[in-house]
Amino acid sequence: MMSSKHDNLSLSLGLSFDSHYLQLNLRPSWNDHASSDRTSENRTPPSPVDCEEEEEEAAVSSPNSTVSTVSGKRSEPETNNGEDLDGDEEDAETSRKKLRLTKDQSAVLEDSFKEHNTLNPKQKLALAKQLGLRPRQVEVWFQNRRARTKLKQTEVDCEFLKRCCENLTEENRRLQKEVQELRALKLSPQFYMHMAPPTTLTMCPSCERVAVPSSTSAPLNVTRMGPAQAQAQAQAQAQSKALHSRPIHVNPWASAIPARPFNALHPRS
DNA sequence: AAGGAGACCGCCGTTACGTCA
DNA sequence: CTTGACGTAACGGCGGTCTCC
Repeated sequence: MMSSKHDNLSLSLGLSFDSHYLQLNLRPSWNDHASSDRTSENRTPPSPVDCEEEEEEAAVSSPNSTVSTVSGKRSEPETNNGEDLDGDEEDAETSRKKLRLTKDQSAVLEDSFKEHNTLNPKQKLALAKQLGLRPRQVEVWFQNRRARTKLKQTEVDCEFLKRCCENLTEENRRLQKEVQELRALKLSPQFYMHMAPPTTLTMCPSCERVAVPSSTSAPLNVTRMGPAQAQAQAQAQAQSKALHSRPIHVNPWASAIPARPFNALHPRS
């Protein structure tokens, strides 16, 4: 089926991070493309095509018809729209003459593209007839338009990935710092002596940080420890609480990166 | 049912042309 | 007037899909 190809187009590089990504589609910014109305003011609209009839008939007969030449790819001399070439007959014979679409033609094509970025043969023919172009020209325009969209999307994706990379780098820096803090905490004798055994550590379900069970161990320990020890414990708890209350950075890669066991105390072991 | 042939279509990379600074 | 940059229409090639035989 062809629909799979269409999907690939619109979601090229679509890594499905989250909903934000999907909002980066380009449609709005595309219409103000500079060249679209750059030079077309003085252009005369092209005349209807002389040789159009054959192609239309062949194509209309059946999309699957073996006689169809609608895709008439290549090697048809571009002799239509010759009126705006102002009498370059000899050139028109040999070289391919490139048509510049008028402002109106571009607008209609653009509108049509907004509705669907591919055309079935019927739509193609209708559009061609409406614009006074050959179906092949409409087809080529849509191909090029899809290519431009994809290119633009790739640029946006690139920018997005760049920002992701920057965010991850920053996150990594932050986590490294956190590791250092935890290491320092671990090496502190008071903290080490009164730290709960690892088996009692609980994982915060929301942020997946290791939580110090304050409600259970703190009251007991406070009664047994001296003032200095209690102060160290309180400090440790405050630090842990500070870590917990730290704003969580939403990581757009979270869904894309497979969860791996992470030992904060031995990140490089 | 399997598979080869032909038609069709979309994408990619490129070329050639039109326009502007 | 010339020239280089840029945008884009048009092309050739290729691969995928579908239909027919």
